[in-house]
Amino acid sequence: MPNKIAGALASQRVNLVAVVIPSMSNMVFPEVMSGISDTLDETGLQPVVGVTGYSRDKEERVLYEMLSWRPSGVIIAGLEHSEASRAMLSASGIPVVEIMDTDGTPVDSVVGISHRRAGEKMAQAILKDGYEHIAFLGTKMSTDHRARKRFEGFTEVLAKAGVEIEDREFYSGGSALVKGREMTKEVLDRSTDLDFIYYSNDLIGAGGLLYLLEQGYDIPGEMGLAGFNGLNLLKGLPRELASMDSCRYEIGKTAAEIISRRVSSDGEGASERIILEPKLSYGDTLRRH
Amino acid sequence: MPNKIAGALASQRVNLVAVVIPSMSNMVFPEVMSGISDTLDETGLQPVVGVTGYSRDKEERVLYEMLSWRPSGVIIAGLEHSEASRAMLSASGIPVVEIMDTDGTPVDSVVGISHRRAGEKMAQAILKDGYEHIAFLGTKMSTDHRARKRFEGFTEVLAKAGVEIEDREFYSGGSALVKGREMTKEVLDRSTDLDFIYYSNDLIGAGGLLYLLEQGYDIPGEMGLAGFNGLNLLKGLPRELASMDSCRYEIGKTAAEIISRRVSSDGEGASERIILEPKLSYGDTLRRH
DNA sequence: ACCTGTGATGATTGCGATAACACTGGATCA
DNA sequence: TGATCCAGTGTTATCGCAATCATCACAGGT
Repeated sequence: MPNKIAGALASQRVNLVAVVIPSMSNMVFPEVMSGISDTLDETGLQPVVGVTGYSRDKEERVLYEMLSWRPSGVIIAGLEHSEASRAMLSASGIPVVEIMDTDGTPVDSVVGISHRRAGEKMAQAILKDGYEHIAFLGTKMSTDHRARKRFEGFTEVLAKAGVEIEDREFYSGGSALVKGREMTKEVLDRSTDLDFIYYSNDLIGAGGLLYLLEQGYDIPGEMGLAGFNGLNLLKGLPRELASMDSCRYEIGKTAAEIISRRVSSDGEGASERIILEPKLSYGDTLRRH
Repeated sequence: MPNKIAGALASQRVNLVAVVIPSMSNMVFPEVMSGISDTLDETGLQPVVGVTGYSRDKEERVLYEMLSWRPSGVIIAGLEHSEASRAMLSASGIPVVEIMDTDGTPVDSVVGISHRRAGEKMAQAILKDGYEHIAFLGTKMSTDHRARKRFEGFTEVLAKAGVEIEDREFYSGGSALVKGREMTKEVLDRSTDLDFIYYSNDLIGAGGLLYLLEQGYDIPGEMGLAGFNGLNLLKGLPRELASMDSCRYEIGKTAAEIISRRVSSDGEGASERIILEPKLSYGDTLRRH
């Protein structure tokens, strides 16, 4: 068995691609990883995952650790990094693809969806379907930049139509289904005339959906619901939750393709900026006008 | 930024631990990874994940690939490997921990639960609670050795009590919740006098649970249900599914500790065999006698 | 003033492959 | 027949760092 360490040192080539993501338990990232693996498998490159736990400091450390192995490329989630991280990335001289989000300034290439746009699109759909008393339930947005951007896009479109969010609630930690139930209950106890709840992810949305069904709500007539992510894990619930596909597999696939292309062309090739279009699925919880 | 490749070559030490798992989308493995990361983070070691897609051939390739980086240790899921894989592992001279399953002969150390025992324990609980007409629904067991072992333990205990599985159904692929619904419906259409269904994982169990509730079944009176894994993702369903905790986090944690201990003692130290006890949770779908 | 031990400092070696280079021998052509 | 070329083989320099070793300065004890 040849020693790859020696080989890498001698040839100055390492067939590894660093993949830096916030968490593996988030459902979202395993799917991105599948896209990456499926593509990389055919190229002789291999992904190596680093997990940041949603912390910038840890991201910086993980990145430093991984870059010191001189990988052939980096795929990293999000556009928000520490100054030092950005500096390392651009100084590394290897192809970098930032994924998931396109609202911001990338270091090099970027593949993702615009979360602002996802929020806008959802707001448009909701308004078109005649909902007017809207609440937003989500994660604490201090670290979840993508949820924040969706929220901003969402409220902006509503504002233009003269509609304002009537209530909101944020959580962190815990089982998402349970949190979805709890937050939904709290919000409804407070704001009795709501006719729509927009959840920042499908899991809390599913919790809310189950709660509302138990309470006998007519969905989507009396109350509309939507989540985000298009998790097909949740197919099979009593009602299918309206959601917006975040193109996870495709993002991973495309990011890996960019890296692979740049590697095989020996670093030549310009930065790419690929903005995928999130697709709204109405499910059974959003009125079709 | 120092070049770790050169450093590793010079010092003959690589602070990486190879972690070989079948899939990242299985919910089970992210939790194992958390246990591993949390422990390794304090030791200067770093996990590197390889995914086998439940294929022995791919496992062999991934293992070869990873071992050729001369990691400090290997954590690998399952006890069933190709001859070549076992040979590589024992020839590598580094600490190896096989995880998840303890029913078999490990190469070196092993941490996990006995899936036979998990199946047995569930069967005992079911019998004690007076269920007698039992069906088993699960994944195709050709590749899922742990599900097979649970099934074997399960049927054996039933057999000793003179009870035989009345129906069974297997699936592969697709959304687990939907599959759980579909299989449950099919089995009930075929076998009308069932009073218990044992699912090989919580997700299909949840699908079945939702279906049965919609059909108006009295649970757990008329029909008892149990799954496997103790996914707390599913807390928040209308009823909590009976399940058996597979100690995922603890398995990861313990495996990492073994590696770390062996590494810091310079390879000294004997093989360990740690068998954790799966804990039955009754939830709301199993009668308490 | 001399020796010994201790710590700091700097030069050297070697890890195990790759890749560049030098070399050999046979084939081709003028 | 001698010159040129190419394929194949053998040799060696190189990659960047850690570990070792040699060197040296300095402190303390005799």
